[in-house]
Amino acid sequence: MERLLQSLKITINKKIYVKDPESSDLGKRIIKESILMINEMGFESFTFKKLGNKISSNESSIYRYFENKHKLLLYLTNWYWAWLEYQLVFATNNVEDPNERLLRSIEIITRQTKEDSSFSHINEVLLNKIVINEYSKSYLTKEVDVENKEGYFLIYKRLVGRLSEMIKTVNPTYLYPLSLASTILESALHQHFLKDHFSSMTDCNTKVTPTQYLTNLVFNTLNQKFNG
Amino acid sequence: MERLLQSLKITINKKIYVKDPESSDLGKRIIKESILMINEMGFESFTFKKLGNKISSNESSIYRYFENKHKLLLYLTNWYWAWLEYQLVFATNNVEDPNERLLRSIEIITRQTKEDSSFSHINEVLLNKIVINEYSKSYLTKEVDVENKEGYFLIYKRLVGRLSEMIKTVNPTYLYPLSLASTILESALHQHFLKDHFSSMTDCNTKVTPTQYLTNLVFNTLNQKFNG
DNA sequence: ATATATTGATAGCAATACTATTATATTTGT
DNA sequence: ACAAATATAATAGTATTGCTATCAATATAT
Repeated sequence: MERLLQSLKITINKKIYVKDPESSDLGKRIIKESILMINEMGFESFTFKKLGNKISSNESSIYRYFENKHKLLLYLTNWYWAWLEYQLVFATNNVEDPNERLLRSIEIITRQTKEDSSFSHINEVLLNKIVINEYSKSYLTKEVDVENKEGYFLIYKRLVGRLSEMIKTVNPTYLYPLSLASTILESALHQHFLKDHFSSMTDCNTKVTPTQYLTNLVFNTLNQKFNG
Repeated sequence: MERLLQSLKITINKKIYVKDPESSDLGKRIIKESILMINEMGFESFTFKKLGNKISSNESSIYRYFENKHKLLLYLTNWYWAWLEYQLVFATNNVEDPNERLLRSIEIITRQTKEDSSFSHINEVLLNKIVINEYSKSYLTKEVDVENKEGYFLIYKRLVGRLSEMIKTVNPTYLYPLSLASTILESALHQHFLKDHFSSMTDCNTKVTPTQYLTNLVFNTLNQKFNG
């Protein structure tokens, strides 16, 4: 799995960047350090000037890679969803049983990333945290429809599509496969956030995981015979 | 219902504002016009300077009511959740059957606000849209833990609490009442957003409502015999 | 060795997010 | 009715943000 990801290059929509950050050392430093900084100070406080100082480069050089920090966030989150999609595809490959396929997919989508593959400059553990804390901000904007047309959310939509297909296979009569799929992805992030900041609004904690909650939710909804 | 709300003053945590906007004409204009402006231009583009121009007042005068636009957003969203809580409490009052109580609550939480009560300076239809588009931004910040301690999210948490109690009454053995309650609230907003901007990720549209989807989800999860 | 591309340094500009000061209304208490 | 208190408006100013433009320095490719 790790080896496969190592040789696979995750490809991001070219319109998101001005210059491919994978194409140079500076580009990779931008990605690597921006993940650390956004994670540490939050997206609002993060600026290209601060990033420039951190990587001993210049603000203007960063602008040669990304138009603005919003595009950088889109790049990072797209990378994350692509990375997750690979894991989902590999983990469900050759698994015939529809229930088992869906179960494994939910597991992958809802678990907290705990290990950095450390093959690339990208720290997946921190990136997962960034997605939990910042992903909504990438689409809750006035520009969402334009950016959607540009294809900036394609990977995420493909993930929802895959998941909804699995849901349909498990229960072809279920009326809301797309909504349920988008709810799984959204709730996974949300429950992790609640666990960390609003413990009174969730049953998830150190012992109960979002995976358990959502697995139970999905299979009870799709199949009344399930007792997971 | 409307008459009741008219005479009831929705009370917001005093720490959120510097001076109570309900206490003056200028304050009410700030609230009224900020709702129109945030709805029109989005929270990111909205500034106190622009608001000052719109209401023919001065930037510095607005700062006497709110420390910054983040606090103003907290004020507006708190008002919305308090308003929704009232509706939920009244609509479920004297309803004995637990299933019926939960059903009515889900209806109120998940429906799109369609009528402005026009009793106050607050346009609830637009405020509902603001909550859909901007609410997450009020807590997805680095300051969330401090602000939570200050009680800025109390009303929302109380709503989740009420809902989870109803869930428990319907099915006392269900393991995730808090998570399910928070999912209902979060997903209601999310599905409305998807309906408007990402139709490929939801089954909700002009004919199918988030209410139907979530009612089905909740009752299937809680009670295998339900066929709503 | 020279052309080309990349990066760094500096400057500058308009907008944002405030704070401070002072002037002018408006309210209210007597 | 008038003074005192309070609220609002106008103006100015500051640090930071979010860029763009220019030019010099440094790699790299041929």
